Amino acid sequence: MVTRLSSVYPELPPGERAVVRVLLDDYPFAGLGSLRSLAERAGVSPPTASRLFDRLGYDGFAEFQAAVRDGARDRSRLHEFVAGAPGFPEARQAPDGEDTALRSPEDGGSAVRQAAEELRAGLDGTLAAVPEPLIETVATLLATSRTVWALGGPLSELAAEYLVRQLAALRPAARRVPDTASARAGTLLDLGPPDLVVAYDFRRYCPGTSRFARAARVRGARLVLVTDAWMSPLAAEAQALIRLPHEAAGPIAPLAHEIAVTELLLVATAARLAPAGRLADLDALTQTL
Amino acid sequence: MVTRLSSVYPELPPGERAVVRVLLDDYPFAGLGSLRSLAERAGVSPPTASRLFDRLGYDGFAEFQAAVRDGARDRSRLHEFVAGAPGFPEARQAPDGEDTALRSPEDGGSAVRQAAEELRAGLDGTLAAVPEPLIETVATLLATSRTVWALGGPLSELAAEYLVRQLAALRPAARRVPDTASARAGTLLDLGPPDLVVAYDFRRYCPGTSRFARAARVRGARLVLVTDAWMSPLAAEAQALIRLPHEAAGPIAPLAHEIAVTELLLVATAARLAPAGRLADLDALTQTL
DNA sequence: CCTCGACCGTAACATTCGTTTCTTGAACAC
DNA sequence: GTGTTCAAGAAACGAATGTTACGGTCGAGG
Repeated sequence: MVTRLSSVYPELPPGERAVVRVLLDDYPFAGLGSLRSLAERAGVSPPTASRLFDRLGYDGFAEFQAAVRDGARDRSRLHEFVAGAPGFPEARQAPDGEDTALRSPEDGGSAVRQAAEELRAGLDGTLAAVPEPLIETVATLLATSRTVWALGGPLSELAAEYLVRQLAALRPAARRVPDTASARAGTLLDLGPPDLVVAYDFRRYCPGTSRFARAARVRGARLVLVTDAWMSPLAAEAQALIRLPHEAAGPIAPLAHEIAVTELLLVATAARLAPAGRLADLDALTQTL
Repeated sequence: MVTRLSSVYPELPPGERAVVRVLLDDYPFAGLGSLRSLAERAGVSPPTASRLFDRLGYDGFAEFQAAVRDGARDRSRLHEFVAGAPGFPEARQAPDGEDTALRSPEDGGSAVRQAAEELRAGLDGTLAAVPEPLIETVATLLATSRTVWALGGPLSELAAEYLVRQLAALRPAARRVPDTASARAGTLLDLGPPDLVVAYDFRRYCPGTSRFARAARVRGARLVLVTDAWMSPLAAEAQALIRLPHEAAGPIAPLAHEIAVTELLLVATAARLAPAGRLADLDALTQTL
């Protein structure tokens, strides 16, 4: 997009040049507002700006704006920011017609090193993005609920298992939700308001996770949801909702993120269940297990 | 902005929660379009979305949008100076706007923040400390061995299970070592030089892990060891040894570290088994699982 | 049972938007 | 000097926007 604008710049009338200048000067945000404000900043009339997008081949300003939005979205997802090139991150690319946004970012570094960096950045983001009060809320639920039931999809269930095993060292009645439908039905029978269901519900993975969580919710159980998106219809019913930013997903699957936040939950829960010293006890305990 | 939205989320009516969910799920771009498209994505009516911004204290959607735009602008500026921080810088700086309840100075909350910081630093250290050639070596073993057997202690077995599940999507013959002694004996019978054993052997946890690994080694199988110390007598016999510095251990147990390096191993293995495109296939596969 | 308050959608409103049409003005060729 | 061409603003129009007002619905409390 930036290269595109730069390359057509010379063959543009003066008025439209001014618009492109403003566009590049504050990219991509200048293109995300209204056409009128853009025209005003450029010192031209709205029709002049409109004609520019016409000439660029877009079918109206709306289409151009969508292209800018998607471009910015892709770039921020790929972490494609180029340090030291403010405003012109793509200026070093070959001046081909359309920018090739899908090229692998940051060449030179090997794939593994790159994956490690991505994973590290993702974990940083996750740990920073989960609000502390939310952790505290969930920890209270984990500490005070009658029975804690955990479940997850085919991969996330490992995080659920981890939670249950560690939680069992802190308090009684921490269980995995069974896998079979009949056993789940039996579990549901005894579920009630004092109980808590922790669902690692990653939309892409879960077939029956949502169903169980919803059924538990209907029966009055409280619900904590750990998910990578908020599209799930469960989101509206959850007492607490921990969102792992999906732009911070690891190279393969975000299980590392799930485990990391689970550890945070466990720390907070431990502090709640034992005001002093028990954390060390827990450590000693797990060491001798 | 993100923290602001996350923190007010719990005290919002269901409809406005849905809007916040969409907002955070595709931040900041979901907030840069029109209010109507935002409302449609959230499955609510425009007035409901409008009321949200009213409640947040903004004087209309336009003002909120301007705040989002400025926030995004600031963030992308920050990226040019803070290298390797594509995540959420605002989570560390003073809260935007008039964030009130989030800055609880010195109560139980800061313990969580401290634990998160500890965990983050530990993961950083782990990912930086594992040498890249070592990852490559292990990846080659994972890609070329006849059968891959994984095992671990009571907690680390979750990492072993994760490795097996993901590896099964990349190649055949990826198995867990059984738990019972008799089944392990049967497994040992067929083990030979073309096979590989991956042991997550944390000395503090393992009773039988070392024994199995040593027995497998005697029968000629190759051995990859993931451990937190170098004292293990197995260390000398392992083809590859990945050491997770235990001074970088998480607050409770270093499982997050094990999962993280496992993901790295998987990425490297995937690259080795499929020069092009198969990673995307794997992603698609795991999504439909 | 009723009432009250909340939450939310429908409908109507004024506003603002992007675009089209028309006109002006300047630059250039002959 | 005249005719042509192109850039660009003015005005006008229709579409879409954000907001307000009103009514309906559901659940809690008397």
